[in-house]
Amino acid sequence: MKLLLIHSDYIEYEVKKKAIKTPEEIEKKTDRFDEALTVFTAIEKIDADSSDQAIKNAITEITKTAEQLKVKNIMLYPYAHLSSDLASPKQAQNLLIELEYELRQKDFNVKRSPFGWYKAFKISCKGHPLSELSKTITPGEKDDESESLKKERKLSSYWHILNEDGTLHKIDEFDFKQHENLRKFSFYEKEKSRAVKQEPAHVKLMKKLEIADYEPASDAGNMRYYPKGRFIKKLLEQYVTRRVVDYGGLEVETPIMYDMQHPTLSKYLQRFPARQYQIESDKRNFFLRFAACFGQFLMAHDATISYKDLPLKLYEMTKYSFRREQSGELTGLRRLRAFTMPDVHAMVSDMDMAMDEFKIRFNLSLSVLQDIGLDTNDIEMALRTTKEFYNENKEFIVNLAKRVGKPILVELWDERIFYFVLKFEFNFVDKSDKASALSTDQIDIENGERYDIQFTDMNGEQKHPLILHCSPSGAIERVIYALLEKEAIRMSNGEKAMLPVWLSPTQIRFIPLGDEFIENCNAYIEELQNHSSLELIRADVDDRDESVGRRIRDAEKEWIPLIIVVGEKEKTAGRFKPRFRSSELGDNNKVYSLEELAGIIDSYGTGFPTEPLPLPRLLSKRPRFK
RNA sequence: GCCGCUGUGGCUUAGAGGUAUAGCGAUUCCUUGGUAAGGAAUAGGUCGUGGGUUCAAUUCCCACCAGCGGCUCCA
Repeated sequence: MKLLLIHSDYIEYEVKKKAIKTPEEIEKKTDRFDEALTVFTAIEKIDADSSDQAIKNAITEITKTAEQLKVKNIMLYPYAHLSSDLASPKQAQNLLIELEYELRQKDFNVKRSPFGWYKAFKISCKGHPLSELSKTITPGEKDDESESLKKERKLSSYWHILNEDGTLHKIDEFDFKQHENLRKFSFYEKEKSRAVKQEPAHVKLMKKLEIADYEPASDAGNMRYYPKGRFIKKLLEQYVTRRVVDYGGLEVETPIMYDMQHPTLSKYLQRFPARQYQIESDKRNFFLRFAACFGQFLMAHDATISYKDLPLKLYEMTKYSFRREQSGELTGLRRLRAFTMPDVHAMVSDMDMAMDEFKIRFNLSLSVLQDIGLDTNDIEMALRTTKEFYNENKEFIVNLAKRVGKPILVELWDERIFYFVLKFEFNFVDKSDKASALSTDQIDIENGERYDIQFTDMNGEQKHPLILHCSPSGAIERVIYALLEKEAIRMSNGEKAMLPVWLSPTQIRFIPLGDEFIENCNAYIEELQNHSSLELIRADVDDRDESVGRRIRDAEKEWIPLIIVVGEKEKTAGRFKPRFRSSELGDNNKVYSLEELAGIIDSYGTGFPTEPLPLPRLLSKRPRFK
């Protein structure tokens, strides 16, 4: 729906002749309204499809404006020329009548000019800034069904802590003494308000380290990534993809936008409305995907699948998934509107296979996070299921808790409300005590049927599979957020922050004491590479005309794991005394050969992807992005 | 999305109804240095955007945008 709102001294019209075959019957030929908000209105095709919502949203907009302007009089004026995608005249007329009725209910004085006529009109616009406004209304905001689902879920949801010894405690009776983060996480999940007021630590870091930043020219929640950020993101993407492929995931690529009218998808959208970006293209409406589900399910629907192919695992690193989160919910890299999400689905024949697969993916997720640098100390596990499922599979669930080696949060429902029966999440608790989900997996028992995905079983019968939805690491941006927040916490404890060596854009920095040593540094880098079993070791040279102290300080601020000053001494001896950022890496008082240094980098990099330096090797040739 | 706070050169910031302060960074020059800031000079600002009030607005008012906090949300 398109609206043109004009705050007018007066509006008057005179009906001339028919504009369509069967126009509305007219009571008055002319009419006039003083001190009125004139609402020129064009009803569009999409409004007709979900008219209730369109009306509701239009009322909200009109009411808001009328209240701002403090007007009580509203003239509804059909004006087809505002849109090129009109609803049928009949639909439009009905909607206008409804709109009129609803506005009356809100205590406005409403007049409506007749539909389907050419009319002469005079209007006097007040001309102040708010006096002319145009609005586009799209239907499909809040959906009552999902609203009630949510309420229902809250009412029938029970919170517990499951100890790794298998005992289940009510959340209020559990002793959180040794489990401070679990307490924070549980509180965050179950309660609402938080007392702490703190800016997210990672936002400052992501800018300072030239990883990512807000992009004012885009929509909120769409970030820019500087070379170092793109680099870190790229390595994480590669690593997670590699792990999923090793697990058996078949990597595919699917479109990022889908037709809103597609029969299967529109049903799915009904359940989760109003959280998508929408795109209008040539009179069709598309939404941007919020996960990889659609593409993979549609692909599976068209595939010929035998029970022998199961479990069938389809995988995509979605770049991007889009969710139009409420503006107030967006923060840094923690919650975005466009994000990179590994999404691997597994189609399985029955619940037994689903549970076996669930366990495998649970271990995969745990291992992926661990390798990235987030171990069980950094995460809190949540498990959500129905009471019935829990009681029938207690041992299975307790074993999961045992695997993480500490108590977990359990949410139990009286009845299944969502499309899944069982779900786990690994959550990260940040410096501000906020919790965010990273890895997750779910057993979905609805969508195999909804998407009509079929496999042929042993007896030659067609069956719908169960589907597991897993993101082994969670959104890549969120992984970076967690790594930065973790380091922020360490810094506040007086420790030095550092990224894992395999993720560090620069692993070794050489600081030559004079220009004459730059060549030596280059030679050292080559030699390091020759000693290394890795495809690439990332070393650079700070050749800037700055003092040594200054260059060391800058390297430290960049969190570079190894810093090596090169002068006459090193040139002669061929041995080095690096500054190790962490004592785990090496001893600051010892002298190392290049071979030994290469060995250190190797020990942290083996099994991980490598990529070249994201910036020129010489610091003097690097721009500053921040 | 709602409520509240904030918005000054690339960054951090001072300030006030009469077009603005400093540090860092950048540039140039000096310094050629041994493990967390060597020195000097120069350039750089539509004071978030659009309106309004006023002789005059970056400062006051309104709207919008963005960030932050809280609510909500997190399929």
